[in-house]
Order: sequence, then C-alpha cells, then structure tokens
Amino acid sequence: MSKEASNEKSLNFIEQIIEDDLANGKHNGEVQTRFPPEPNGFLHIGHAKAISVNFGIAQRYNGKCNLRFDDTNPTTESTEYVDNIKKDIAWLGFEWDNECYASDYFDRLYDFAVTLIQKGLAYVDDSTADEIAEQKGSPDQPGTESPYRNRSVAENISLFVGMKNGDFPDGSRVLRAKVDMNSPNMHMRDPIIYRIKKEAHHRTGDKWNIYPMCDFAHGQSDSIEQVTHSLCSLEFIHHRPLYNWFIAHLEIYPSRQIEFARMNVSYMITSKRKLLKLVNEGLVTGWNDPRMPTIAGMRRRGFPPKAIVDFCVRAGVAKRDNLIDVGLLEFFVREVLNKETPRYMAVLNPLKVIITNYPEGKEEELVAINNPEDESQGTRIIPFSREIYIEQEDFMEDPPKKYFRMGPGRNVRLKNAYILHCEDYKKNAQTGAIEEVYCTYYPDSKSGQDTSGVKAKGTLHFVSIAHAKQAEVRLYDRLFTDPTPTAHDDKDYLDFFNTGSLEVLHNAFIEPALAEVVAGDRLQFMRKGYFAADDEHTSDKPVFNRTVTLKDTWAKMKKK
RNA sequence: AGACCUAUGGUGUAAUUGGUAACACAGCAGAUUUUGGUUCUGUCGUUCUAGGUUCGAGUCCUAGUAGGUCUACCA
Repeated sequence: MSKEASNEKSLNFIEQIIEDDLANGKHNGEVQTRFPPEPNGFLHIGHAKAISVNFGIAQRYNGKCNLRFDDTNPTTESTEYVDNIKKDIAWLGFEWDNECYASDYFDRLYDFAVTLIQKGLAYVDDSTADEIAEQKGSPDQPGTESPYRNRSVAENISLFVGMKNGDFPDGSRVLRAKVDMNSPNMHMRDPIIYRIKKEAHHRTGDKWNIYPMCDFAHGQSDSIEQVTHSLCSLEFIHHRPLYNWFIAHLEIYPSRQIEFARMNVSYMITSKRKLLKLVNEGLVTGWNDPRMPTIAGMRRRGFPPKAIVDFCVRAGVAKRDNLIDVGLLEFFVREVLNKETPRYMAVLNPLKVIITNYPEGKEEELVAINNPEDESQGTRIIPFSREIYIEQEDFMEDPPKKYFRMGPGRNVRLKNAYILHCEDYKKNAQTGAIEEVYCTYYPDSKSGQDTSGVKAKGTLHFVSIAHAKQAEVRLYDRLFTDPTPTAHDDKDYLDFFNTGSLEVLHNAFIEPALAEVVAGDRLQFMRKGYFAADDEHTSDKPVFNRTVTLKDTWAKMKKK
C-alpha cells in the first residue's frame, strides 16, 4: 500500500463498509478478499485496478487475499493463462494467500446442486437454448415458465445424475434454479446453473461431463473460502440477488458482494475481444507489445509496477462511471522513474559536430553523476573527443530568441563537458539538410571546474562518435488517437488506431556505459525520456523502448 | 419500455455523516536549475435542475433531467 493511502483519513465506500463490519464484530474482525480472474486471457490495466483494490483492502485491514481462478468453462481456459496471470500479479508486487480454483470445488458444487433439487429449488430443463431465451422474455415483459419446471424431485435427480454421467448430448439439457420467472431482474428468471459440456478441463481432465455456470460457482466459491467481502465491478450488481439467493438456500457462509465502478483510462481499451483483434490483425506484435494496456505490455514498455499500483490507488474507488486521464498514469511513471533510474546520454537523431580547436586524437574521460535524485547511484565515465553527435533538433540555422540550443554564433554547454561556440555549419545544397556543424570549445569551461566566465543558456547531451555504439530505439506513443475509441456509434475503434504509435529509429547512438544494461533495465536518456531495454536487447544489438517522454515545456511553448 | 446504479472544478476522488467544499493530476504565472527534467511558490476553477425540511443542505425528502447497467448453455 502506498504511504498516502495508509495515512489518509478519508475512506472509500468499501472501506467504510468494512470498518462498520469490524466495529460490529462481524466475521470475528477478519477480512478476506479474493481476486478471481478467468484463465482465458491476459491481465490488463483494468485487472491491475481490481488487484490493487482486493489486495490493498486485505493489506490495509491485516486480512488475506486469495488468488482464485474462475475456471468453469473448459472451452476457453488453459494453464498457460494461469501461469501468465500469476507472473503478472507477482510482478505488481502482491502475494496471494491461497491459490484456489473454482474447479477444485466441482464436487461440492455438484452437491450444492443436488441440495437445491432436493429442496425443490432446481430442475432439469429439456428446452432448447432458443426456447429458454424466449421463456425469459424481456425486462418489461414477464417470463413464462418452462414446461419442465415442475418435474418431481426424483425425476430431476435421476436426470441430473444422467447429465453428470454423460448420458445426454451437449446442449440437450440444463439444470436451472427455480427462482422467479416474473422478476424484473433477468438473472432471477430461473437461471441456468449447470450445462452439459463433454470437454476436457485444464485441471480436472475428463472427469466431468457437466460444468457449473459462473453464477453458480462464484458466490459458492467465495463462501467456501470464507471471503468476507467479495469485491467486483458494477455490472455484477444485477447478479447480487442471485448470489445471495444461493447462499441463503444452501445455508452456507454469508459472503457479501460489493460492487464498484471499473476503471476506464483515456486512450486505452480493455475489451478482450478488441485487444485480440489488434493482435490478430497485426496492428501490434502481440499481447506484450509495449503499446498494449496489458500488464505484460506495460512491463515491456518500462512502466514500473509501483507506478501502476500508485495510479490505481490514486484513481480511487467509487460507483460512478469514470474516465481517468492517461496523463495521471504517466505522472506516476515519471515520478517513480525520476527517483529510480540512472541517467545516460543517447543521441536519437545524430548531427555531427566537429570541435575545430580540440586536438585530433585527444581523448578525455569526464565524470558524470548517474542520478541527481539519488547520490548512492554514483558516477560513471563519459569519453570526450573532437567529433561528437548532438541531436538534430538541438541545432537551428535561424533560431527564434527563446531557443536556448545551438545556432550560428551561439554558446551552448555540453552536459558534463565544455561550452561550445558555434562557428559554422555545412548545408546540403539540394536537400537543405544540415550535415555538419563546426564549433570551437572553451578549454577552461570544463564541467565542475569552469573558470571561463562564459555564459551558455542551454545544455545539450551528446556522444563521442569514436566511442558511441549504434542502437535501435523504438518510440512508442498511445495506441489510439481518440480518448474513448470504443465510444463512437458511427465509427469503429480501429478507425482511431494511431499509425504513429511506433516509430523505430535505427541510427541512434549510445554512450559506452550503456554496455552494462540488460533486457528489462529501466533508465533515462537525458533530455529525451525514460526508456527500457527491450526483451530483444543484447549488448551487441541494443534495443531500447521509450517508456514515456520527459515533461517538455519547450514543446509546449513551440505550439503557441 | 421495466428494474437497478450513478450525478461535486477540465479529469479523478474527498468532505470527520446536517456545520467555512478540499486533495491529486492537468492548466496558467513565476523562482531555482550544467536535463526546457527535478524541486519550490503563487494562481484559475466545483456541488445536474426545481421545489421542500432546517437556524444551517454537496449531504435528508419529493419531482424532474442526464448518463450507465441488465434481457449468453461467457465471466
């Protein structure tokens, strides 16, 4: 939990409920939550929110949080997803108490179903899917009862056992709870609780021919695990009466479901189907593409887990629809990275500078501070020589007055090195491109021992050409050009795909100290942003992903 | 159309439960700075509408309005 959260006096509505329960001695003062993913996809920023809420609440109240896989549909689920989900949660920094599976409760769930049948509260229905849908009616139209609704207990038991034993084909029969076909809540109109699926399950193999529906598994799983507060998103609010109905009629541990609004983030989407389409259509390279809002994508992008969790905590918990500015996430990413990452110099778009009065063949070793925010990160050596690269955008032939960088006749400091005076430059007559810049340096202006008295307004990063290494740099930007790409009735979300979301630079140059960096390392390229060494990065073939740019007030001024 | 949920600065969340509407981000202005970064200071701006209860309403009541959710053998 973040410091802010633990010191905060104000409580969100869930914490208020919990503190009331604690004050009343409910559940013996215990708090048990759970995070219940279905192992059929990758975790994304929305799951990160659910994780931080469930684990955060448990931490705050000295409770426990289980990881429970809601694996009741063998058609879509696999252990590969289980492994990835565990990896992502651990990476976010959370430890679950028990690792649970709804499938571990299949025997008990079956017994629960039998209990319901014996109480006259469930029946086997031979209707087709279409017929059942028709019976349910519509919200403003009461439903009609199934012709099979009043079978005897004995017949129901016999048929249900038959379903279990595989006597009937898939889809031929279902078990339905006998609730209320006239309820304005569609979920109470005799919901299906078991269906026939002669399919192998990733954990139970071919033991079962029938599988419980989520509604019949989720609440009972909570109850079995003695979950005190079952926190879920708002769309399950209509399921709560059913959740309570099962607990009441089964007379089992009274877990309580509490719903909160899921988090929406601008310029991001979290629909599993829509994300999959991006992958399938090749718009991204996979589920862990650094542009993806998946945990795996954000990890590869270089987002620190703490930033993601801080962001979720800051976004808060409430019941109204929300659209959180992705800028808030970027704020936390920068805040964490500013304190943690070592600084390096890398020139993304090189422009050659020759220091005409610096002796040919001479080399110097300059000392640079690794992180001005963290003295313990020490210093490193930066080589310096007569020919260097600076950033193309750091030179202007005819700069405006507020431009502090290099221009003809101007002074500018090289970070950790000398002050340069720009004497001349070479321009390509055809293209107009600046090809080389010629400068002189002030020998007594060396960083840390500057006695020159020369003034320079701007400071530039650079690399010594002879010592620099070529690298690939991938500049990532948001995936969509619209803050809510899925919210337009007249347009498809793919219409808003940001074709500029990835720019690959093959001709970047990095300082030699970067040789120590390994895949996954996060760092700052001074004045350019925070970057992470990609999964494909090696010291021979360096590849860096831009996590986020630095705040850029100059870019803002230019716009005006 | 029915049921349910929600409504506080640009965004998100608070308001010790009926007692001066605040915090963060974003914005704007300035200071510092060998990263146009960081840090610091200042500043802009808020209770959906209409009634009612009350000495006093963001909070309670009534009626509207707006947005969302639900009608899968998915979760």
